[in-house]
Amino acid sequence: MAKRKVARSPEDLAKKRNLILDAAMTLLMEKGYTRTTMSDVASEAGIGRGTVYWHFPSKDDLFFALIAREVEVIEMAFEPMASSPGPALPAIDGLIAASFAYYQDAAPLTQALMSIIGGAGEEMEKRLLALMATMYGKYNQIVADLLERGKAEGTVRPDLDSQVTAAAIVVMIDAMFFQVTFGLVPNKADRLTAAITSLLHHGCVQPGASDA
Amino acid sequence: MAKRKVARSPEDLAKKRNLILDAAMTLLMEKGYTRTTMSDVASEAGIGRGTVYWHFPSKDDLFFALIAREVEVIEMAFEPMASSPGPALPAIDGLIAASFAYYQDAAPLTQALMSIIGGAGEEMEKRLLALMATMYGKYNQIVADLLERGKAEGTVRPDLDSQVTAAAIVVMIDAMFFQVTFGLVPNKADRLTAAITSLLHHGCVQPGASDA
Amino acid sequence: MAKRKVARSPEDLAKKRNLILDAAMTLLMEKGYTRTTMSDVASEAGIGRGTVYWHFPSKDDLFFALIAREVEVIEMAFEPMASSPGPALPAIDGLIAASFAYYQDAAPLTQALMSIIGGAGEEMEKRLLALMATMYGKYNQIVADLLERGKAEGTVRPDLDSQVTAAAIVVMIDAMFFQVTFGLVPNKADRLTAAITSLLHHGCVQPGASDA
Amino acid sequence: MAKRKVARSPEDLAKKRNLILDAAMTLLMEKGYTRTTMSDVASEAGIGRGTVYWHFPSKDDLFFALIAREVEVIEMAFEPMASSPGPALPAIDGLIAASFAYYQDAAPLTQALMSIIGGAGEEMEKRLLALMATMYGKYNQIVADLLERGKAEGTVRPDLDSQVTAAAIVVMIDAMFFQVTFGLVPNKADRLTAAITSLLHHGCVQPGASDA
DNA sequence: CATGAATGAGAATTCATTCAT
DNA sequence: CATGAATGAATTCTCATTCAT
Repeated sequence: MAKRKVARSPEDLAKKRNLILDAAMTLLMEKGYTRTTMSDVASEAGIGRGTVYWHFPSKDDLFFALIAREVEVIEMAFEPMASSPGPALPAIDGLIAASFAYYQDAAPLTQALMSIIGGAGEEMEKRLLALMATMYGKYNQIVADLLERGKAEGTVRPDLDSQVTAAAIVVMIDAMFFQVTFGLVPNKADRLTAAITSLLHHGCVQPGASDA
Repeated sequence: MAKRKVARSPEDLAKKRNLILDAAMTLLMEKGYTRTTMSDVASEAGIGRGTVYWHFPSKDDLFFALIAREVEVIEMAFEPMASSPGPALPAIDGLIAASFAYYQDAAPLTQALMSIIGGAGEEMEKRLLALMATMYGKYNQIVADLLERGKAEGTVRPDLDSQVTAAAIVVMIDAMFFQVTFGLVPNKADRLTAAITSLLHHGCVQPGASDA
Repeated sequence: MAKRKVARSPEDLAKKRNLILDAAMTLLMEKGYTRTTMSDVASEAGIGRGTVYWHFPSKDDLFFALIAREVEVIEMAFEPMASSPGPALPAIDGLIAASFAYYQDAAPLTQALMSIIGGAGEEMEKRLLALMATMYGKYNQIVADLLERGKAEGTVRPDLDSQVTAAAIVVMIDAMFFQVTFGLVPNKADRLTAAITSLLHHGCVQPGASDA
Repeated sequence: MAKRKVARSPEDLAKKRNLILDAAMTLLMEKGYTRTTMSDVASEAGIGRGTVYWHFPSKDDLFFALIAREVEVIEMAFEPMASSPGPALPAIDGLIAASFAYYQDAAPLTQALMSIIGGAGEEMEKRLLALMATMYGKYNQIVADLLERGKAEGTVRPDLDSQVTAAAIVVMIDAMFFQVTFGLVPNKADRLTAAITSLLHHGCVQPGASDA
């Protein structure tokens, strides 16, 4: 029997917390929320069942912490772009490129979320939807602000519905992983970035052609 | 003792099958797959627990049938558009408009699917992902074909990556319900349709502005 | 594997309910509430674990039903005595005699109750204390009424505190089982009845001796 | 980092032991044995979980020590009365009065005991029942001896069954707290004492009335 | 065909106890 | 000595599924 390691310092504690969260994330991606049991998490983390409960009071708390950590990582990565000083369009392009790069080696947040919502209880669903709404709200706003800035710069069409357009852009970036998951589009960040950027810039209508 | 209703004719059979599927759909939208029990379905349908099992051998079979029925409805509604003889762009616009109209009063298929995947077993997940891949594949193809037709017509920019662009368009339409769910964009089909159509037609770049 | 019996008629249902309650009572007396698991109850009753839950939604519900059934039995046995038309003192004597006879071959209600209270949750404790208070209240009242009747007849000392005296008599009858449990007094109904009756009738003071 | 208190002298040790026992007693009265966890005790005592185990090897040991301490307190309070030289009846009256006074501001021993028995394991139950039997045996004997002394003095009826009568008196005093708990009799020591004393002295029969 | 009682595998959670620090 | 992180046995309860009636 292996000697048990006891975390004493706050760093050790945080390390073990993250160990558990990593194990949970792995299993969440592999089997989804419902089929991932707390026993599975403990095994995956190489610790005892009770230990998981020492660090997280309940399965819901564990998985909420998981999502919260993921959200934090994403926000730390993307929020700076909002306040970048340059012109609007390259900033949006940067967001798109960064997103696809992120999805290529990171766990898709949305997939994780969807797996939990509907599997967990009503209370948890509400907490998660609130978190999700907040996060998407921020993103929408970042993009909407960039579009408004672009209008002021004269680089963005002034007749766009900024709010809905921003939502559409965010959604498109975020939801492309579905198609990747189904193998319908290649998981090539550069090809995805190029195609999406081109579409969002100029649309699909050939200039000069009579519009619908 | 009340006489039990006994379904004898094929129509009665189909009617009861649909009664059960309707009940399951209601509960699926309300509580998600995991929290919907076979007992719940029986109660909601106003029949006995065992009867559900007479019509569907297992929970997975029931919910797979549910999704299959939904897919069929959608395909019956949208497939004709693919083979419509007119110009490409108005056909795509029609798809977009029809989709948002559909989401406004029908149960979002994707939401239902996400609820089941991750809640059900591995086998079921595979069957559903295959179904989903097939359906999205068809849609992608429809849109990709329309884009190709547009290129031939000269109304669509010839440099577009048809495959990825088609995927992006489909995804955007399909995933906007997330944003609607979170209350981040209004559930107004016409406003959504207008904004998305405009974006997809001409992009967000002001013509004449130097591109990024 | 034994063929499973399925209870269809209301009588069968009640019979199985009682089968479970009997099993639970046996174990409760043997091991107490906390050490009696729902698995134990199922085994003792010779049925499946889930079946217990079909008939009783929770462990607390099962044990509350147990106590309620016991209270009902006792009330059916003793309540008639309250309304007997004869003189008061023999009626009280009859109560005492009947109680000790009851304890000799029936499960002591109080012991069962004490075992559950403190073992079960707070909610359950409240429900049981309320039930207990109601039952003891009735008994106290029966005895207090008999004492009042005796005063009117001239057979009971008019200076007695009827309320507290009644409580004391009820308590004495009920709590003697403690002493029986400890083997400190013999479990002989007639000897107990004679001694208690004598004490309650005339007290322990030798008539003519100067009181304290 | 705060300095840890380290108990070195025997007095400190005893002090900490009592600190833990006090905490346990508080919780025992509040929540009962089963719902009181060792963590609760540690928190209530303001010390670490492990420290409780340093002073008491197990939960059972802790709670047995608790009861033993309580018994000791009671015995120290009541035993002198047994050997008091005066007449028998006032001595019994003194016991009754002292008991009700004790219950008014001390934790009822019996209630604590009942909470533990049935919650703890079989071994513990046996130990406690033995302790209880011993203690009740002593009490019974004290009262029985006093009754015998009264008979010799001519102040107590010679035909009483001393053993059972003593048991009845002890039980009555001890179990009245049930009725107090249920709010069925007032928690007034003097009223209880007066009524019980009167009943035990002269019974409830009006002298001169024909006995049942 | 229809029903609902019966079943048991499995999941979350609790908590007494141990032991590295 | 003191601490609290770690552990896993044990328990309650759920629910898909079966099957006697």
